[in-house]
Amino acid sequence: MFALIDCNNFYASCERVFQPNLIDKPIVVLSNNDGCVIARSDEAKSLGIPMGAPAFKYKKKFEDNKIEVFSSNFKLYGDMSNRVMSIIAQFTPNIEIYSIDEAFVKFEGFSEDIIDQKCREIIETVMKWTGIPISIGLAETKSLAKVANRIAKKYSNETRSFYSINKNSKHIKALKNINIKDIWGIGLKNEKKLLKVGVKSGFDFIRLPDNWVKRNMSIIGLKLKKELEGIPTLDIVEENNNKKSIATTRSFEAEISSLDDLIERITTFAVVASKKLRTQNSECNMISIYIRSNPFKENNERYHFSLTGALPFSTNSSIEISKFAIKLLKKIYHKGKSYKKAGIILMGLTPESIHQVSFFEKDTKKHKKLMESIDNIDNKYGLYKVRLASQDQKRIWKMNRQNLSRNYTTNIEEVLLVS
DNA sequence: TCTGGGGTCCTAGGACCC
DNA sequence: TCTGGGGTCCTAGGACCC
Repeated sequence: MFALIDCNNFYASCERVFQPNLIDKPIVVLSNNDGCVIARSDEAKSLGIPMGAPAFKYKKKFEDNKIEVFSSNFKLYGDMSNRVMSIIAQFTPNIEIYSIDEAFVKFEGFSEDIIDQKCREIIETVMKWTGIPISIGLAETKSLAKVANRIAKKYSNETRSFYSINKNSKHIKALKNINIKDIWGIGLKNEKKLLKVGVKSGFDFIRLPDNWVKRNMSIIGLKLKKELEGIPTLDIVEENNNKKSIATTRSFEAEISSLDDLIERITTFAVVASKKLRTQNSECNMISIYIRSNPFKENNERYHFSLTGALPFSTNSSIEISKFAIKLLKKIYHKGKSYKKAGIILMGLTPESIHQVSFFEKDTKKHKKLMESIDNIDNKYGLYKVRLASQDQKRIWKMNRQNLSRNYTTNIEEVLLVS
């Protein structure tokens, strides 16, 4: 059996742990830059605050309803996540951490009663040790466990936020009651495609012929169909800390149209991304960059220019990476247009330890030493004290975070005082 | 004035190879 | 008159997830 363990309203719950006076009160957590809503407590949901709501449009509603607003505090959420995951891992080693607030667990060789009991114990222990409420869905496949989790959440109360799809009748009922768009792996495009052929529920979906699904939704769609039928096609994915791509992307405070300004931003993004690369001891051999217009401006021409290029050799030097990124940028830059967001994505990541030497490679040993020194200075005196000349010397970027909570669990200066 | 950011996987088509 | 068949690798773009 597979279990999907999911923290309820995770970011909002993290804030609540340290401000228990907010229990039963509406809470929202905003994205970076206080842009839009990315987490809501149940109370905020029932006041009609949608996911992704732009904060500036809902300001009045927040005030009128006394909704507590938080800027995102990812340091806190990341630390709380680690705590929750390590508790779950004490119950079973067969765990896949799927996202910051979700984990799949596979139970093998246990009777159903034992599994049920373990799930309940996990819920209790996580609550007791961290204060985070979680829900568990249990079923024979990962996709069905996702469905079961939705049901658990929908009908949860203090003692019961657990649901098991363990009988054929429950299986059919669950699929009949779930909208096609709420199924894991069905996004906007697939929903439209499916509605066109009259598929509204999960049950309608599994009655489609396999070859139609394969043709229209690729192998991913077909695997999903099998999963929903109860035939496992997805297994627990072993933990791999090394990423396959590393991105640094940001919206600008105001639109930018000059090439020089874009060069400054892309250089800064490249420096930040290269540092992430060095932190995981990798190098990259491909770089992709993009610049795009503001999609929210009405009647605005929409454009998104991007370009990917292979580096002549693998590197994690901020200097090489930013130089190459600027080369790409110059090729996609269109004069006279304005841009609201840009990003750099490093790809083709390989371990630093097995560096493949290239015939055309320049001597990068100097860079290696230089980067080491820069990283050491950063560690000692704070981030980005030493910069490339093409970066803005005054700032990395501004982030608006008006309602940031404390780092209760990661900074000794900010722990709660109890009197 | 104001609308995150960071990932994964798959496919089609082009450019090669023998 | 008449021009095969089977591959690989790379890139751009699409779709999805949290």
